[in-house]
Amino acid sequence: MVVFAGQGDARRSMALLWRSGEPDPEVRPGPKPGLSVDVIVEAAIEVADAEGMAALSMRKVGDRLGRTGMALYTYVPSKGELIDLMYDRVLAELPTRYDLGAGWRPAVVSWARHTLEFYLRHPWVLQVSQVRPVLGPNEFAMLEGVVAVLRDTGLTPRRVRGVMALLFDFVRGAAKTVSESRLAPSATGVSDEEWWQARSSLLKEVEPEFAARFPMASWVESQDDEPDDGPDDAHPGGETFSIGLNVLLDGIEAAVKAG
Amino acid sequence: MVVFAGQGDARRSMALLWRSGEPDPEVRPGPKPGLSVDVIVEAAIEVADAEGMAALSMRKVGDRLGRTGMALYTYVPSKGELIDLMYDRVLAELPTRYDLGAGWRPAVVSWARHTLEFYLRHPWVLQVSQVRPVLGPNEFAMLEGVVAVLRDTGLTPRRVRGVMALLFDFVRGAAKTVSESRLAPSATGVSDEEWWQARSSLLKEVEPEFAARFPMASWVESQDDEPDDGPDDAHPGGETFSIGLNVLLDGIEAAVKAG
DNA sequence: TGTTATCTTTTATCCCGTAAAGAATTGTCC
DNA sequence: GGACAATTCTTTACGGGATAAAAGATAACA
Repeated sequence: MVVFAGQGDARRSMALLWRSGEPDPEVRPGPKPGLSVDVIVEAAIEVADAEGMAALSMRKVGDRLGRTGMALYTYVPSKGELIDLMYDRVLAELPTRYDLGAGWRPAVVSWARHTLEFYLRHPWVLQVSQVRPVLGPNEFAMLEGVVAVLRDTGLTPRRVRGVMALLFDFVRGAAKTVSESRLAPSATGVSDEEWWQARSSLLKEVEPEFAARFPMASWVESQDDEPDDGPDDAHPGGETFSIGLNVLLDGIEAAVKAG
Repeated sequence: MVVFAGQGDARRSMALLWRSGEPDPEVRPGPKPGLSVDVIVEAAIEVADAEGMAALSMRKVGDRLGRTGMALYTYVPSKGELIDLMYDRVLAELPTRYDLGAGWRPAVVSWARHTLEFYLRHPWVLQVSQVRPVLGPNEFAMLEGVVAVLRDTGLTPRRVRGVMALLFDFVRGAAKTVSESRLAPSATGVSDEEWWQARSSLLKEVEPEFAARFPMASWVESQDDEPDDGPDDAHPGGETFSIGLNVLLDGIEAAVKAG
């Protein structure tokens, strides 16, 4: 399910994100609020981190706070807005600047690693729609970091936008691959290898001529003779991620040189 | 919501995908089947194409076929398997080979365009989990095409895997951006420009110091002085897509040269 | 004519988001 | 003190989802 930004009252939504609600009058009638937007967002993030976006429900968040699900509606207009708030909150974990002392290349690598690990910490973020950015303060703050790095290449804003899209797509895609491959087997109680083994034996069963019918697929899954070039990095995403990242960096370099 | 492959009976699921069900005895007691897996999958694809994955429900597909939602369970074990079948079915639209006469570069471009347009025709495909590939015949057939092109570069299987992941992430990301930006406003009845205008005026309202607080974000959104280099392609994805694709191709070229 | 296997609907269970109404709490004003 | 109003939170209810279980309908066999 793709989750869109709250389409409710856009003004209220922005006010929540930017905390620009008029500071309430100190003294008011009625019971003291037992919750706050902050604790609700926090609890919701805990649920999503632990059980994934699909398992996030208003009732569950309410439970975690000793309330009913409906109680949340006093603080937050809808689930959509809550997700926007979760999203922006969690984005605060990302750096807003990167060291450019050694040039843009290592800075991009650092950005990519941080961002990948961020997505792996909060895989549900990958389910939040990216097109209509939530436009919260932390999203912009985080963008400051990447843009500063890419600006350093000397590329025009237009090209930087293109490269940014590419970088984000790459890191998000990689994160999705890793996080889903972590999640899926645990849901079934089957390890990743077991799953693949079972699956590939089923494949043989169902299509005995596999190698002949799909020669390319067979080739690409084969092991290279080429030895590992240096010790394999123990980073999440592994080899595929580094290969992709290097290709990307070389592509950017070409764009830079082409001026 | 990320949709996983049906974790039910994996064997039955594979049999459905590969149509390797034992051909039923011709004559059997009981009413003639009024439906078939094929018509169900077709109807489901129509629903998903028209209204998106979120709107896909068993009842709705049943309705479209003049049945209840429950009737589908005679043919398909669960919604998850149905989605797998939809996915593999629709993948048959993609080419399984590309012309390498002019070298791998234009072939990759052709692949990217075809694939982008494919995702735009069936945006719901982007919601189907990619990690645990559905492993249907058309998925493999489609892979034959890309791998053949990338093998032509002379890269090792390991590197081809890395480049493939990168290419798919890029095209999927671009498709997501385009398709969501098409979908979202129509859901609200607000055009894309209106939405952005409303949003950016709200931004000014909520953070008057925007440009000072986020100088990089402001810079990257600014117009280049640089004139368009040649006529803009009228392709979906537009400029951002071509820029990204060229960067990518240059990156691959660098990898090829580094041998 | 059963009997039996099959297709389909009905019914029911348990989830979801959230609207509406009411209960409980706590302040202000008289 | 009491009335009133504002606010928090719960209860109840609605429409929708996937799907299990049971019941109804249909068509071939003995």
